[in-house]
Amino acid sequence: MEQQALKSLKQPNFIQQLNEYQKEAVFDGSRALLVNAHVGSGKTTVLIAKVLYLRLEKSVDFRDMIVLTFTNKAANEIKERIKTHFPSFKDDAIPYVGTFHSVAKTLLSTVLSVEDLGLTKDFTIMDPDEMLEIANRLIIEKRYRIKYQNKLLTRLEAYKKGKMLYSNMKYEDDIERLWEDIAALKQAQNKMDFDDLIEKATLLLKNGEFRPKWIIVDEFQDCDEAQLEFIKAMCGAETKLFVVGDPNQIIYTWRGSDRKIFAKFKAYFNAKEMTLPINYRSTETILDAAKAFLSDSSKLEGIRDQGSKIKVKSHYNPFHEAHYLADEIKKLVNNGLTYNDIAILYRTQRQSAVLEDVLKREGIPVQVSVKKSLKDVPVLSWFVSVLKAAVNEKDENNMITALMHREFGEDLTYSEVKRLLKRESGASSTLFEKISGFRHWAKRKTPNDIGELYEYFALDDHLSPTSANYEEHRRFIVDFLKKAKEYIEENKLGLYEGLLDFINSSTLYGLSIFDEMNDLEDDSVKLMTLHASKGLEFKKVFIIGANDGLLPLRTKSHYEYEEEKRLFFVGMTRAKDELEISYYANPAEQWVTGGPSIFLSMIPKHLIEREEANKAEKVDLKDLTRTIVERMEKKEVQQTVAEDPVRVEVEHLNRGDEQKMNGVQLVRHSKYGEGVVEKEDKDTITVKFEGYGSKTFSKLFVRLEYF
DNA sequence: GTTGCAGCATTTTTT
DNA sequence: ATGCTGCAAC
Repeated sequence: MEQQALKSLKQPNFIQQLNEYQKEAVFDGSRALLVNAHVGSGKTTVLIAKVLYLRLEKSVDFRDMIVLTFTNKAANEIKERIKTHFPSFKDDAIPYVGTFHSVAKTLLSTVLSVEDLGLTKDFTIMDPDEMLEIANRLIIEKRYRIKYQNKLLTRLEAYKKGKMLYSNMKYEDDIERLWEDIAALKQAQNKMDFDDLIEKATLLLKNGEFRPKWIIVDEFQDCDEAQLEFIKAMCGAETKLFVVGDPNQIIYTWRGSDRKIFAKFKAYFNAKEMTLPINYRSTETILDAAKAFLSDSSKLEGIRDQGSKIKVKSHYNPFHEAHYLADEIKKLVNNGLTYNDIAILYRTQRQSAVLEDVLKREGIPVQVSVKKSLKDVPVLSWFVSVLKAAVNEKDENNMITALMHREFGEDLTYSEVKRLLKRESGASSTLFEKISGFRHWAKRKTPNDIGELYEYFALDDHLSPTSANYEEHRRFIVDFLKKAKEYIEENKLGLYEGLLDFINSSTLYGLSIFDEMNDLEDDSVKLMTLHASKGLEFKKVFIIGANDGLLPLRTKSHYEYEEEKRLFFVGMTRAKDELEISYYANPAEQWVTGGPSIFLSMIPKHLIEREEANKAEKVDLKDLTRTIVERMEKKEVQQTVAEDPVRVEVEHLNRGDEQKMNGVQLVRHSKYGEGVVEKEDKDTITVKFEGYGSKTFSKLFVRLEYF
């Protein structure tokens, strides 16, 4: 007993704070361990503890440890935690901690012989946008006939995976030839796409020498076949594996993650399986409700108090809901929560627009998580093309893009650039010369000279100092170069190698680099899709739009429906203290059913508290409208009139003001025809139609022609 | 070339 | 419901 106490005293901090299950996982030395980490059971904590334990207690060198994640965010979190224990570390000390793709990239550009594949170590990475650009150029050049061209990228991806999209097509198109051309072009231009990184690394690893002592994988449930092969290829006889994941949170099968990955892993490596059962995050009520969505919930245990009941609410439509949420958030913040404690989760991206608009106008700071990349800033998109072409002499595609660019490039035609590339006499371009000569120039420079790039490319000529956005554009480029410099220093590289590596990383990290360049609101309500919420937690969570056809989305198969359930499970379990779920009585989309989703009926009744507004379900539309209008009018007192979105909308609609002065306003409705306005207020308009009687519409959604 | 019809989706997205 | 697309018929 005493000895044990003594022993635990000697344990470092990161071990002491673990529970018994977690410790067992960390201390386990099996050849392969599969940790079945239930939701909120401290998965990342255990993974980081394992890494630190191996390094500090078992003296495993970081060069012998591969730590794989799926997102940059997770990778950075782990890197940061390691660095707090080793403050002198730069990124080059932990080269194999990263996403599957970035680790594969690192291996390919260092220890693996890409030369065997006919590429060189300074290959560049091609993102899907570039692939699409190349595909479109090929289609024009080779006069390919491609059906469903606006689904081209999806089709190419499907084709690559051997699954033919639209396989019911009567006549085949040129998709196969197009794909072969793209592959040839990648080879010729010394490029790899995201999938190539994993596949080619796998191929070379199999025959190579590189065998780490440990492979550690986070979020293993998101693993696809190719990534499992990558892991297998790295394994030597001495290699040990530690993977953590939760099969209840598989929400990416549509993107290729494999439902059977746990079983495959167990079978192949003869792995030992362990469970982390204790959820620290959510109240008992929330957990009990969430359990209704699991096929096997027997091992999931909570340790928290009962907590408050789950609120279920009905709203007339998303607009009214947004106003309700604004009120509710204000109340929550008055009662001591911060904006950061609150998240609103939804099924589809498009649901964010109304919320963002209304909440912002109500003065609530929000952060909408939408995928933004460098491509969304035209000047950076162009500049990245310039740099890509500059660091990769074979990169004709980005050379074309850079030179042809209307605003920032030289506005050349395709054939003009082609002539330049063939070095035909008569063709000349300053930017072409600068890009072509970059390698030579950069070899003589150091990372400190990175600012000189601006002068080297004569960027002022391209950004035109007289243009209105000159300052903004310049700022973007200067910031981008600053980021590049930081990256190069962090990785202790020379200017050319560093820039190449930075460009490749920014292709893989696009988003996070962009995020860092934008000042994000510190304290804000988070708006995101259910998918994006995975791994996060909030004190109060609103899940909105729980209507059949939206949540769950209309599914085609049993598997898809099961995934919708898991997605809902993920959403519910983001909540620590309070969960509120709402649905629409009048959803805008035709294929969405009004009224509560089947998911709401799956939650045990005693865990639910239905709000008053729910009564409106059975009340007729006019009554419902009236209650909403009353509520809105009450609120109007607090609002600044000029900023009221409804007011703006009304002003926009009231083009027939003059007639209204005379007391009669005629309108035309697409379905009911001509009618007379009987009553009109802030939100609604009542019109009497010939043959249909009076109809009341929400002004936001009805289209009326005034005359 | 134009037109009409049948069949289909309508969504999630890291790297 | 609506819009897109391929495809056949004209």
